[in-house]
Amino acid sequence: MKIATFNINGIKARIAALSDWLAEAQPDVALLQEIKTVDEGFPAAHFEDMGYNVATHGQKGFNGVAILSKLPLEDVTRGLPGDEADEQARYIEATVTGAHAALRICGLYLPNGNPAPGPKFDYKLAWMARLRDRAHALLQSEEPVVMAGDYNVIPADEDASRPEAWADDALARPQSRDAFRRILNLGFTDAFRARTRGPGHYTFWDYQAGAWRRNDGIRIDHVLLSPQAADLLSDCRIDSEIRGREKPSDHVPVWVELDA
DNA sequence: ATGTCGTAACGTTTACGA
Repeated sequence: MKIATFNINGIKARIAALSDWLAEAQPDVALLQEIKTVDEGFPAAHFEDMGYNVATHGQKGFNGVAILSKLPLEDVTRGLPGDEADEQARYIEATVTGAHAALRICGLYLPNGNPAPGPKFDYKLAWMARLRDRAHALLQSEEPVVMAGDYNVIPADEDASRPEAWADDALARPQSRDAFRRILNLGFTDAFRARTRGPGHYTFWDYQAGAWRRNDGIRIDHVLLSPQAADLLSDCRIDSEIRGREKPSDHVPVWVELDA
């Protein structure tokens, strides 16, 4: 089963680029972030025509996540538990059953957190604590778990082209890295790092200042696997090439192949 | 030093978030 995460930065502006990539990459499941629309504004019928089941958790203008799946989506839940007052649409879960295993799949758009310090950074850290709690709870289940999305965390200096430029940023601050590490320490595997070592592997390049042309990128989109899911991992790659196409998102897809 | 997008709205331009 091929499972991808892709921050599309607005579905209205990305229908063509997303559809082209889906047709080529043929993921079984695509977790989308920053759909930037309410549920009714998401072109579900278009993706159903491409063979996908669609589940969305949107809001007006900002944020918003979705799951596209060639296999049926079961037990869909929306929103990250732990704060009834949180109205930002950043989290969705569903179960997808393959030939050999049923996977609990979580799509997430973690808060950016800038400027830091400040209330937005506090919200990011609180959200990460809730995500850790959810990850811990999911580990108690019998199912393999995939938690993938835009984590807005640069895990280590080697995950940035210019780490010094990000040192004080909410994406790379020690508190953000520690919170990410605390989730990994529950027993999750960073799928990309399980297969590829070293610098120079990025998932985001800013639109500004020719970042793509200069390969001035950061690795902030991640696929985390529970131990049962990590046992199924056969490949993990970043589709960086599509960043150079017409009307690209500022992020590119990351995908895993699981023997599920 | 700056460089860009996408979305919404009291819209032909500005504000915000990233």
